[in-house]
Amino acid sequence: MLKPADVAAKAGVEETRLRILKATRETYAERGSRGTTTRDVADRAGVNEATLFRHFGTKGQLLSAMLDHFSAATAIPALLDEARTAGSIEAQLRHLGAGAIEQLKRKEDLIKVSMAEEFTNPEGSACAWQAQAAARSALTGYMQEKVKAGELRGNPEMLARVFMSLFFAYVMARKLWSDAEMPAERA
Amino acid sequence: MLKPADVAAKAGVEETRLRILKATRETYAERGSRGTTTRDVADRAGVNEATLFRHFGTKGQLLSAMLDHFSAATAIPALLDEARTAGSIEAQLRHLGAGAIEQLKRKEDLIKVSMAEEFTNPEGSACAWQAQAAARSALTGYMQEKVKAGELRGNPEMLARVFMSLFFAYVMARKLWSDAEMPAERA
DNA sequence: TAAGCGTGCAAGTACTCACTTACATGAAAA
DNA sequence: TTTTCATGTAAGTGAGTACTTGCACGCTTA
Repeated sequence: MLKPADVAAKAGVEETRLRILKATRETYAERGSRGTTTRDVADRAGVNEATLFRHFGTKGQLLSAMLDHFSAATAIPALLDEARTAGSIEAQLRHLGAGAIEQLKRKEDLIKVSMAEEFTNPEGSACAWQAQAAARSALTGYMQEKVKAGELRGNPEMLARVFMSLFFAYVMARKLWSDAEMPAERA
Repeated sequence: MLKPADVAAKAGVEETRLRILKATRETYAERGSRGTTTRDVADRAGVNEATLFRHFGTKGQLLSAMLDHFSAATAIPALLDEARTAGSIEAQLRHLGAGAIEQLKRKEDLIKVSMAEEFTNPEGSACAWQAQAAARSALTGYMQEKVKAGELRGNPEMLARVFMSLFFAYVMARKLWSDAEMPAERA
């Protein structure tokens, strides 16, 4: 009564779990953590509120689980390797930019809200930034190479920051000011 | 019993009103709109909760009044005039940057939270962005001059956006990544 | 002195929300 | 069949919160 049972059952179990996580993400993206009610999430997931608590214990744990689940590691390092083979430094940066935007878009909703939460309640949102930090350190390494090779100049750390800020601002700005620039300047 | 009475009384009245607005700003900056409780604000203002409602009616109106009160018009146009007399184009931009940071810092708390609120509940925070929009249109005008004069090149609107994004990101980043760059690059 | 007014104080109302409990159902495993 | 287990249902608890009410105090002004 141990393994085979669980395996078969787990298919359904895992599916409801995922439905709940997805519903949590959507609600959270729309309303933030304080605005997210367990009732809303449960309804949206087509699941009873009790079930939600059976799975995740508390609202806080639910949010953590959700952030954990959807903030899987970025593919920035891979993207960097890819870029390194892309020819001229300008082409490399352009490729990098396009890839970064691609990735940011996929997590746009979470990133925005996590940022918002950062200010109003710096509790659990920290984990959402680990990926970001990892990406920056990888990017700093890349910049360092380029500076050493004489292809760029300046402080590598600073270059990485400015570069990320630009694309970050780009994604943010799209919602804020309905912006529409393509990253073709400053390389 | 109309005018002289009010004038004298209003001194005290206006002062409690300001205390409440200030307390609202502080609480709002720390906790966001959903996290701000009228009880907290009242306590922080050293005022009874009932008094708060007598003054502002509802929590929503309190927040609006607060945003209104503290989002007074930016001094960007004046700053632009000042900059125009500042010599070289680089010196002008530098002056502009310093001034902009000065102003952003003064409203940093409100800007951050308003931005956060923008995503989770786009209700009243709109007014906080009017100042921002006005600043950008003034800046676009300035850029247009410079492009016509051949001192800069590119799309003026885009230049204005990028310029603002840079400083905006700078202020945001300070809190997010405890950044510390001075705007000395890219002019 | 008397009136008006801004405020404090204390209790209360109505509602929302996180979280619980006890029980029923239905499907798969033993 | 019998057991197990994930889930549904329904009701409820306790805390927090927006907002109200009624009364008393004290200050300013007439």
